[in-house]
Amino acid sequence: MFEESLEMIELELSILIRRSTSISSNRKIGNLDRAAYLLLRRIASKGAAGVKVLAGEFKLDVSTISRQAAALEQKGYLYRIPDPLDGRAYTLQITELGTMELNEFKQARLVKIKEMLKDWPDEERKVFGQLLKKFNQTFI
Amino acid sequence: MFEESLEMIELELSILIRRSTSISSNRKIGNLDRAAYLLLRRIASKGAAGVKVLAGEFKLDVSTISRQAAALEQKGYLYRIPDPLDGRAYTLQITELGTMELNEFKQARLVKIKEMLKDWPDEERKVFGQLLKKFNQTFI
DNA sequence: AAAAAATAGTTGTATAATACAATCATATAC
DNA sequence: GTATATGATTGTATTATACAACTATTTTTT
Repeated sequence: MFEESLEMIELELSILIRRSTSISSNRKIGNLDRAAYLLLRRIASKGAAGVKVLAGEFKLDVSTISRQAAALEQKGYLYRIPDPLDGRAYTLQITELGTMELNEFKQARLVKIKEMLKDWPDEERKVFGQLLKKFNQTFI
Repeated sequence: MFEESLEMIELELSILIRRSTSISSNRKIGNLDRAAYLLLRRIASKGAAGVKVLAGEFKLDVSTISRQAAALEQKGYLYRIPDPLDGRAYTLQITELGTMELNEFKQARLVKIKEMLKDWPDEERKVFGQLLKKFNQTFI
C-alpha cells in the first residue's frame, strides 16, 4: 500500500507536470505570462519587495526575477520605488493596471479549473487543495 | 468554501508547476531527461509504438517525440523496428539497458518523493495519489 | 581617507522542452 | 500514371530558467 501510493504519486506528478507545461495545453491567457503570474501575485498579496528578496522567496535566480520584473514593468503592471537607503536598489510595486490584469488572469484560471473539477464532490476539492499545499511545503 | 478551495488549488498548482520545472529543484538524475522519462516508461509498460501514436497519446508534437526518441536511441535505451507494412514507419522498443535505466531513474524519484512524504499519514498519501490521478484525467 | 571587497541589479549566453514550418520518402487515392 | 496524403525528420522559434560577466553603489578593511 505504501509503495503503491508512492508509485502512483510519482507517476501522476510526472504526468501533471508534463501536461501543465505543455504549450498546447497552457496557452497564454491575456497578456500575462504564466511565469510572471506568481511574481505579480506575490507583490499584490504581500506588498512591494526588491529583486533579491523575491528571488530568494521563489528560489529563482535574480536574473530571472529581474527579467520578469522588467517585462511586467514594460507592460505597466509594475513600477519601481527607489530605495532611499541604497542607491543600487529599489522595490517593485504593482500598478492599478497590474492589479486589474492579475485579477483577470486569476479569474480566467479559476474558470478553467472550475470546469475541470465540475464533477468533483466539494470534499474532494477541499482535500485536494489542502494536500497540494501540504506537498508544496515539502519543497525546500 | 467552494470558491476557496478552487483558489487554493489554483494557487498551489501554480506553485507546484513552478517548483517542479525549476532547474535548481529538478536537476537531472542519471542519464535520463525528465521529458523523455514518460516516453520510455510508456513504451516499457505498454509496448512498442510509432512516433505518431506516441505523439497522439502524449498530446505532443511529433517533432518532440521524434527528438526524444532519437536522443534515447542514441543513448541505447530504445531501438527501432521497421514497420513491415510501411517503409516510412517503425515502432520504438525499449532495450534492456533502457529498462535498467528506467528503473534506476524511477527508483531515484521514488526515493525523493518518499523523503518528501515521510511525515505524511498513509491515508493522505493514498488520497493524494488518487486525487492527482483523477485530476490528470480531467485534462483533455 | 583610500583601497579592497561585497553587493543589488542588469545583461550576455546557454540549456531544456516544446511547437510550427518545411522537407523527404513512401503510401494511398483517383 | 499522377496527384494527394502521410510518417518521420530537420530547421527555426518560443518560453522559462540558470550561470557568467558586468556596472554602480555600499560596506569593510587598511
